[in-house]
Amino acid sequence: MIPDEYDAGNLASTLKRQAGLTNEETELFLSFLSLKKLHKKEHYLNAGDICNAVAYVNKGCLRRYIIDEHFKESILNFSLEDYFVGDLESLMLKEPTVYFIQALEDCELLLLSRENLSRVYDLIPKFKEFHDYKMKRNHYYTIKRLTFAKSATPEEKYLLLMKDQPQLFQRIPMHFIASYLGIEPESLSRLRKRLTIKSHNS
Amino acid sequence: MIPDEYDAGNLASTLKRQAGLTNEETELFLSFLSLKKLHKKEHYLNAGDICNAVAYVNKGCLRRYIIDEHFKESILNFSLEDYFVGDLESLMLKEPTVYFIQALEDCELLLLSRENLSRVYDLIPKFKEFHDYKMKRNHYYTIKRLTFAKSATPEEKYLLLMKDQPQLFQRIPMHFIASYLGIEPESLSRLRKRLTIKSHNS
DNA sequence: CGATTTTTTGAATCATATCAACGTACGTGG
DNA sequence: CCACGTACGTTGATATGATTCAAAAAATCG
Repeated sequence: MIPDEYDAGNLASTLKRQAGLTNEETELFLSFLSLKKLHKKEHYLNAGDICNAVAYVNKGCLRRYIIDEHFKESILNFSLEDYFVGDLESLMLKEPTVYFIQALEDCELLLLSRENLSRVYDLIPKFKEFHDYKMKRNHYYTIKRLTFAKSATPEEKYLLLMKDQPQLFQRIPMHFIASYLGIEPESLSRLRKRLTIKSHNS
Repeated sequence: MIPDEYDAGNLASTLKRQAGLTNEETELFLSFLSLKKLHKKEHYLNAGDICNAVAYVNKGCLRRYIIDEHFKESILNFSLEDYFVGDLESLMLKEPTVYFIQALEDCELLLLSRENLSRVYDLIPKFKEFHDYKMKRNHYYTIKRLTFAKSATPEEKYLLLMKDQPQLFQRIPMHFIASYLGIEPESLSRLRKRLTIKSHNS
């Protein structure tokens, strides 16, 4: 399955390979980026903030979550190296976001601010085309994933996550996975036990 | 809450009011539409089809659903008069859709084909602007709604639907509502009973 | 090493699913 | 226009799966 948000290879190489930028354009693009480091548990975005940049995950792992009416967290997705994070709705419309985005490890993000994004749009039309396409794709993908979440059991969701982002399971505590699946950590523990028994028997 | 898909008032009046079209532009726009009638239970779209038009619901009520791995239907949303239905992903990318869209009553749809949509885009730039904005809004709304679905209880989803589309409850069988909520008809029956008791006590 | 966090386990409880049966409404053809 | 058949909604009994609360075991970090 397609990664969450819109994806990119190593940023420079993706820009060349996928967006078809020249070396010069890629250099120009990179010159608009700034580096942001986050400590584990630090938030990149809080509900109520206005998101002012697109962030490329150069190193680390983050979670996006909401806090619902009953003050419970619900994780919507994880972002690993080579993903983009942020809230495009907030970025585009300059509205406060409803999401929290938190580092689950020490992270290195490459930021492209709203202003620089529009500069790059003007300077490198190929990038605008590429980015628009990626955003569209990403929207459709997000909808598909949430649609799947509606009809799938926790076990099915667990197995899909295993397939999509296996690295995750080596890097973050299980209770985050549970929150993503929409179940309690105790239930995930039991689900995992059932699955290992199943796989032993086969 | 915002209606599902992107919304419109009565089509002509919305085009004037919301998109700011002149009377002439509106006439021109309407000349690109064709009428499609559907009998109750007839499908407008089946999974595997390529969606070739944007459809405005002039009269009637439809449901969009998927069939999951276990051959179970799951309703994603209902569309009443003044909504648009179709699959934008399939329309834009000419890819087979994963959705079924079925008339729950006899329906009257106004179709704008892919070709006519792009003609109208060229002829009436104000419409393109309006439509792009609406599509963007609609994407964000769809994501919010699915996100809510993830953390809400069936009761919360029921009450929200009551608030958003109360007409629905007079027009379609309850088992469709149950499918939308992700529960069985029996459970919906019991949920409704609980709610009437609650409201009597207050 | 000790302290904290994470994972596992157990027992009781709760919500929904499932299966079966029944009553009701509806519309369709005779 | 009525009667019959199908579709719909409700109810009961039971099963299933997740939650909740409590506690212990295991892993991780400073």
